[in-house]
Amino acid sequence: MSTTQLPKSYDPSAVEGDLYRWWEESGFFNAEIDWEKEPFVISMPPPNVTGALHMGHAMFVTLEDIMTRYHRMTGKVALWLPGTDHAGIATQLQVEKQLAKAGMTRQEVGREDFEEMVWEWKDRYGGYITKQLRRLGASPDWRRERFTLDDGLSEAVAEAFVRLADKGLIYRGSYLVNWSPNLQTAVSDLEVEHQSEEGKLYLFRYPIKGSEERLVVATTRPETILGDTAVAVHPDDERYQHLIGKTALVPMLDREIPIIADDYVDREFGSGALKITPGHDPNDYEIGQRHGLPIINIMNKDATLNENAGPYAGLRRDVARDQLWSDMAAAGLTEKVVPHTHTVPRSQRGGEVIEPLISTQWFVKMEQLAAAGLAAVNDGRIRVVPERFTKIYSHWLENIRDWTISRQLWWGHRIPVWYVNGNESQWVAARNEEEARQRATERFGTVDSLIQEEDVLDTWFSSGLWPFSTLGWPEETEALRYFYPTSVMETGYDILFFWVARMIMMGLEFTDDVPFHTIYLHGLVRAEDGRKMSKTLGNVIDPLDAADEYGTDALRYMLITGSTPGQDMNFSVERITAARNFANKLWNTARFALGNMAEGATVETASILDRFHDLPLAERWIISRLHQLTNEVTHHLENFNFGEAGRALHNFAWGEFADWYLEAAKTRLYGADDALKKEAQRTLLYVLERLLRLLHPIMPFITETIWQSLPLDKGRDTIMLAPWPSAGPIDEGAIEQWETVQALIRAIRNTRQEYSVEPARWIAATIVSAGLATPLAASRDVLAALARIDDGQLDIATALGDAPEQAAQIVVGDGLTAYLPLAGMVDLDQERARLQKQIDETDSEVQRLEARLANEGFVSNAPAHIVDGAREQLAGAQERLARLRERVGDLV
RNA sequence: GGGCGUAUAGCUCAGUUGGUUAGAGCGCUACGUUGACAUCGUAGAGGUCAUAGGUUCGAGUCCUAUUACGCCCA
Repeated sequence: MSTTQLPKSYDPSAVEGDLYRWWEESGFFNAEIDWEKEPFVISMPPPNVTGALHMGHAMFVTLEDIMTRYHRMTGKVALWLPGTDHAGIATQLQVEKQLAKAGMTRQEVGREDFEEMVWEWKDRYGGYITKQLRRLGASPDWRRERFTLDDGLSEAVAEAFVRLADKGLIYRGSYLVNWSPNLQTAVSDLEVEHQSEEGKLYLFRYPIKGSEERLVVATTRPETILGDTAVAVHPDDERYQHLIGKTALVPMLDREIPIIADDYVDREFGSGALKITPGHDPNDYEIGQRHGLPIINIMNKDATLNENAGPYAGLRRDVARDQLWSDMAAAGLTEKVVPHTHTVPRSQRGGEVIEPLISTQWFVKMEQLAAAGLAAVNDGRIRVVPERFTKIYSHWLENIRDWTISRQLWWGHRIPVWYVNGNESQWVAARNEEEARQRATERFGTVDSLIQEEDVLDTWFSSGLWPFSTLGWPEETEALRYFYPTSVMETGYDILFFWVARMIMMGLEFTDDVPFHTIYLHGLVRAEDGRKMSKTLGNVIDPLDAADEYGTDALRYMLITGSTPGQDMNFSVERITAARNFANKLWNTARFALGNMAEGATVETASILDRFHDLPLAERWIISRLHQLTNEVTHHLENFNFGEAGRALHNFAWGEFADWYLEAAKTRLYGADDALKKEAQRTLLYVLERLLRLLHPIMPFITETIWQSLPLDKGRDTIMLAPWPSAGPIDEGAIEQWETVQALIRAIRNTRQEYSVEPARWIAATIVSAGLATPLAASRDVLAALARIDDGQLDIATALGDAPEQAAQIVVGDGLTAYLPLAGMVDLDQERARLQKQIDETDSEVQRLEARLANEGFVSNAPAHIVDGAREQLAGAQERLARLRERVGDLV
């Protein structure tokens, strides 16, 4: 590609699609098992198969792709294993919604046909999300894509369930679970959110049997009075001692219930007496267990009241509440209603109020699994980044409760349990019906009927197996042996419990190994104002829109430099714009470099290092800085500091390479010296090519596009497979000298502005330095060009001959003084004031350093290099101060 | 009730084991159509690092307490 063909600004949309197709079709993403090489493996958190892409996906794609591309370039077999999740509730809801439009329910359709419909839905929309992931530049091995309901993964689920059941870790029980009346299913504790809400506290009078006394009780849910099986007071509460052991009468039902004592009761709250409804409140349930109270369920699964509610049967829970309360009021049993803030359990999905309801569900005993999961993190077999999440993880596992795994859905893995001979207490877990029959026969003798459980498993049960089920488990596949345990699990901290903890426990249980060595947790991407992005708020930004408008690379760069690991970040139009500008800057840097290469020539850059020590200052500086950058970026990527890596690359590419080296190189490229010109060309390409490689994991598209047009023998078809750069020689002295030159140039530019010298005007200058005269002389063309000094009027000397008259004076470090004879412009008073200001600044620096070095504690305690550094600084400042005073003294 | 996070320039955020002159982007001021880029360039202004103590030769960084905001768990 010749330079003239490169458009003036970078147009991502023109290249991204084709480039991606080429990458994928060429098999660059593929990970082939090679026992000679080390693997690097990430299991992609599987998005909902019919979901739509959101910023969270963009975040994980960016981070995981960076890691994958980086490790691939370092020569490892990098496997990023993609896939999708069947997402039981979410997907089923989508299809049900579709049905509802046609005025139908899934019950009308029937289970088999409904499942068929969901599969059709999945086939229609299933590929959509993975297409969107491609749009973000993701480089997973698509050949290995998995879906949680694939045959192999379904077998893994059955296998896992059966093994747990055989170990006695699965049980079926009737417990108070979180019931979602809308979804008509039980959900786990994690799927319930507890919100503080404004409500009411109802105080009413509990009649006492055989007494005119009334016991005042407070509740936030009056309708549950109908299910009360006790009233409790604190055992030490003197007010109620005489009532303990008496019998109370449930209002309107006149059912007799005991008055009990339990120290759970908070004497300060309400009246100090608590109604106990074990069938509809988790705390009451526990008290009920302690006291052997009966459990009365007054509610149907659709949250209407049932026959146990007597006259209120059939009413919705909120209607029953009002009805009951007004009836009680009429009976003189109500006291008052006061405003009250309390915690309301709501469904994480949909937001409806969750009903604690007694129902029969399947559970996994967690104690033993959790202990193993806890140990793996505590003993360091698994490292958590950022580390603070270790505590949160541990705390959750230490207080874990059994996991409700059954869901009253039709979309998912049907629980591999068969009931035998129509008796619900006789069941077997089995991998398939055949095995079920065999097991049933062994255990129960004659088997007349075998009916599989209707419920399906919680989606997280199958995703808990993800890191190994996707590699073929329970088969002992080669992929499993080679790629497992995986390297890094990268996901949002919001699913630490839902998913990460469960993968660890399942992994340890079934593979006897950790599923991954490192957990990297990223934060949430919030809206620009810091609020959560949500459909209801209408503040969702589609990552694809952002990618279309600013380019995928810009989006990726914005996402990783926006915050630190584990920290939430706000989406920022401002910053994504800045990232797009960065891409454009890089583009134009390349345009400049390519436009200045010899026509048709292939440039060999490797030789530049052979002559490294003979190169001019600017070249030695930029190459040294590139090598430092290489070390820095590598270090940051190894330590998961992606934002720091991105910033370092930006600062170098823009602030050093483009702003300074390119300007310096111009003097050589447009100059007459062919040798210098060639060196500049080689340096430009050498630095640019390596910079592109360093930047490639973060910004894959623009780096590949530019890289393809470099006139180099690059040895590879794609930058994706080019080796990760290793640092070369670093000339610390050159860096220091160049920084002095930069300081000088800046000071000259500054002075020009202070004296309002027209920007275009070429001025004269005398530069004096004992130590730097030689390297400065070697860089005189650069110096002249960048400070806009007329080459014919530039003197560089080791000592001052005749003091220039009418000159502005500049004093910088390393014994460097410059005189700008600005005839007719220099005002002595202004000049004196200028120098005096610098004298004051330098003087205070000297004093600060002297004070520090006078401190015995500092000199004896601080490390030698720090003390030496301070001494050097002091010497430099003192020297500068002396020269400044001399200069101001010379002003007549 | 327990735990965690955040508080740094006008705004949005970096700041890796403590090392003394705290950075970036945007915004702001002045200037600029130099043969890569106005999605740009040059120079500049702007911060008692939430508050109060403490440890240390030295604290944005470590410890304690307080305040404000946010999140998680119960």
